[in-house]
Amino acid sequence: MATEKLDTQVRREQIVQAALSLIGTHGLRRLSVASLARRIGLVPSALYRHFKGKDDVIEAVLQHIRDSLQENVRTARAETHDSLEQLRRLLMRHLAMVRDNAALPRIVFSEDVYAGRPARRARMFAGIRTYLDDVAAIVEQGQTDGQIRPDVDPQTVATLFLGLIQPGTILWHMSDGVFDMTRHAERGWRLLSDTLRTTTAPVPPRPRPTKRR
Amino acid sequence: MATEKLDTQVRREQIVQAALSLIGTHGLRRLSVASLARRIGLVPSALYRHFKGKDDVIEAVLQHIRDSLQENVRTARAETHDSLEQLRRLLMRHLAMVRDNAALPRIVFSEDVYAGRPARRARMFAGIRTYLDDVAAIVEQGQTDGQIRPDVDPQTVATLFLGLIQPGTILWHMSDGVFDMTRHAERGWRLLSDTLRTTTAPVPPRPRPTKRR
DNA sequence: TCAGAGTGTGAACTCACATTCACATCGTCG
DNA sequence: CGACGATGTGAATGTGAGTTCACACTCTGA
Repeated sequence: MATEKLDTQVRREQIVQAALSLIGTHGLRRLSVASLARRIGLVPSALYRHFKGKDDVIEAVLQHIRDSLQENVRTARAETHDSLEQLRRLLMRHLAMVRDNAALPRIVFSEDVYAGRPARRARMFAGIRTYLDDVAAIVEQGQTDGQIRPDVDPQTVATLFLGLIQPGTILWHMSDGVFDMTRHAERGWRLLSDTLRTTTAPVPPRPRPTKRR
Repeated sequence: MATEKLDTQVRREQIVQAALSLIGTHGLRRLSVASLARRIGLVPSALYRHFKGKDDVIEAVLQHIRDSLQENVRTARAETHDSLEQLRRLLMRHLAMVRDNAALPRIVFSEDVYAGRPARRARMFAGIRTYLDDVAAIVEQGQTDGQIRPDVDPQTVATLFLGLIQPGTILWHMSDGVFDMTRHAERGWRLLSDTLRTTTAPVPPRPRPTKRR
């Protein structure tokens, strides 16, 4: 079988993508070296030309995820200077990312990935901390600008921000896509942003969320 | 090895508890029939006297979790008639449950548990929906009583309620217990309950959260 | 007392997988 | 052209784990 020979860099990317896709559809447990290799038209042993082993693949996947998170923050911050708008866009980006790749939360919160690998867990935790710190920084900026109430703890808001996303994505997963996580996030965001916004200051007459089901 | 013979009902409970404990410490992947049996002083094959197989054990564990969730709601609702107080107590109960048994979120959100078992996933999803519906019912009650703003969607609040819990527990896990999920939940709850409370009506002068880190 | 049901044991079986290794192919550089 | 490094192949190996089965022990009820 004369499979085309490709550069290791290309193969590594292919493999990471394949891993994400496979985990998204079948879960981590059924991610095998064989299925991975088959997906990109190789034989299992060929995979070892590009990765030390299955573990190494997972490591690369985790790195890819951390990079994506950072990338999202960068993009959202670049798009606008309005703090609340930055948060809203980050929220939507995050949702889109999860929607496009169902594997992400499954991997990050899998526990199997970290079992017996404290360093790996610590690295991922650090990645999430960084993400939360970035969100908190946006909140602080908003407080400096007078757009966000000064009496809320930015770190708390950052974790709540994650709370807008997580339950939604999980329900989305568990319902096989029936639960509308975007709608939930939008409603939650309206509530949260109304709470955060300074009632006195520079913002236009705030639109109150109306109840609709 | 003359191991004491115990009734199957007793053994089943022992096994479910052992599974929860083992998953809590080592993750799902390393939950083996062997480790399970060893934990309760049996030989692997003995387990098959009480369960059809490993899968059957997991099924029982999931049922146990669903029962616990319902139990929490019942207790919280019985303790007080104040809606917001019911929610706060439910929140604290939920946190305590997770703290006492780190396995719970790992199982519920594991994905491996559900891979290739849509019925099982659907059952768990239904359990969570019920929980959310219960929370929403408390919110509606609060709206009827005039304690909670009428313009918020109870279902949205219910999902946000979950959002108070989940990111915290995950950070708690990933940080090896360093992250203080209770403190986060308390702060988040202050923010959320302030938002929900009717500003006009029957509630005493509301305490505003102060910023401290 | 005896039979049978319930529970526990140890060995064997099977299977899925990750991993290794000797060999093949191909491109490139001296 | 010839050697070498990089990539791909197929077979073989080893291991962990779930499950099955024949047998042993114990208690209970007829």
